[in-house]
Amino acid sequence: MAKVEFNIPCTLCEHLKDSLFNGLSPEDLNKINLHKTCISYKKGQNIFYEGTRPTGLYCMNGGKVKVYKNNVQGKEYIIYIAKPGDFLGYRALLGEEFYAASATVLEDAKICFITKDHFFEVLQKNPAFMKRVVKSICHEMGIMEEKMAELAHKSVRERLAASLLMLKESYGMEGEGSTLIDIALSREDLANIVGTATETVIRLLSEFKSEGLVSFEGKKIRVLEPRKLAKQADLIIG
Amino acid sequence: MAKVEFNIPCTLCEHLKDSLFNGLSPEDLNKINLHKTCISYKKGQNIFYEGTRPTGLYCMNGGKVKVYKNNVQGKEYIIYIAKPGDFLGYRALLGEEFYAASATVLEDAKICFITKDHFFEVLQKNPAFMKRVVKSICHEMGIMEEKMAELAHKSVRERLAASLLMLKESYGMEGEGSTLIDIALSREDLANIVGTATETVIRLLSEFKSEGLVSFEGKKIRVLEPRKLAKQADLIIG
DNA sequence: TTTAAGACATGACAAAAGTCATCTTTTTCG
DNA sequence: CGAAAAAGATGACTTTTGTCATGTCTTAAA
Repeated sequence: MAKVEFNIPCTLCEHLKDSLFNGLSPEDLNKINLHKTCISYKKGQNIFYEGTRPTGLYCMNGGKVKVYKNNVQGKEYIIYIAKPGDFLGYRALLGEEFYAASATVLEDAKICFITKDHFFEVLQKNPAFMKRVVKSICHEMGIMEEKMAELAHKSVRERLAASLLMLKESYGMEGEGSTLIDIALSREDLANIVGTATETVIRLLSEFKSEGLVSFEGKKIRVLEPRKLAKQADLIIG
Repeated sequence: MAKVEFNIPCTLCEHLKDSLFNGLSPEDLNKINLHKTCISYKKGQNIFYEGTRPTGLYCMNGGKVKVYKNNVQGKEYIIYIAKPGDFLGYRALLGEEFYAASATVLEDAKICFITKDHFFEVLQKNPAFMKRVVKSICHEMGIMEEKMAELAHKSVRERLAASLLMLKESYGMEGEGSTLIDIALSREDLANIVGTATETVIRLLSEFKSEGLVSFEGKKIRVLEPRKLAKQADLIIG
């Protein structure tokens, strides 16, 4: 489980186009490049823990990472699954607080790290970059508001359907109408995304399967009937 | 239900100290002051609706406003209760999106409005102000992450206890150890904060009352035993 | 390849919470 | 003031969901 370093110049990063760094001047990009450390992580490795102090920003270059909170009883809720191009840990960094969540690798990942000082330097010199960051954060907040309202008043069945559709949208495999959810999620992880017990997810998933809404391909789930699933999620009335 | 205008210079506003505007130069404060419109709202009046486009920033000068989302079935979830000094609608404004929630007056309110352009002008000229806004937004996000995790895995009883403690902290009456929750909340509103049915809140509240954890004073609730309530909320182990 | 650990699956049961109906109390407004 | 509406309260019942036990299947490591 040793961390392995790698190095790809930011200007050549294939995920730059999906990142908030996109639009930065070559000079700023080079400044970040010069001060970044890039590390390969294996599945199961931890990136940061809730309650610790952030020292910089993580930028995903490959793989998948879950960001989650554990409650007193040890129950986990997955807030977000980070994919290449995503920033990680920027909320605590910009809020100047301790991490409110932990991050662990779901699929072998490559992650770059920029220290707080260098990131803030670039941030403060680029009002346009700052504006993009703020806009992105506010967009995230809107998604969180939506999720809270769902958790408050929707059934587990509805939430599972909604989660599957969200996963399809955000992590759908290229091509094939991107119907395959390209994350090897365990039933337990899926339960911790939906906010329910593992057994409940298992039961509902097999219901969805026998109703022809989804199919299982190895460890992955394919959404066969997005519209019917949307009805199950009560997103559309039909 | 007519809207009544009032006017108080920002520099003399008694809530400036609680506001993100605190720390702004007198010139910038005056710029905002010159371009603001201040209106009195009655209980039940709407400030903005989900799905509409924000045109500026609201700043609370008096009263209480609930910010909430309605789902397809008409069920409401209250995201936040704004009090004097708070900004309202800044998330959609900075995210350049439509409002994701609605806002309605809970207790007769006085609210000032600054157009988007004037707010952005002040924001962009003041990196320190921008930094405070970003910090505040990130802090809010941390609270939302906490609430999502609670909604996902805590019982209604635990969430009600946690909500009462939160309300005591945020809206506690001055003096008296600030044990009185100074909002005239209906049982229905409280249910929509906790994310449950009105009847369930009524039942649990009378349980808390008979257990001596809370008492009712008119339309308001007094927290008698915060530590015992914290145990009910599973915040402390005992 | 074998074995152990972890993931997945299913049944039985209990507990939590929602819904509906009804009634009382309080508030609002003509 | 007095009627109507809204809010609060309570009981009965149903549904949903969580928990525990147990068994099978898959995967990874020795």
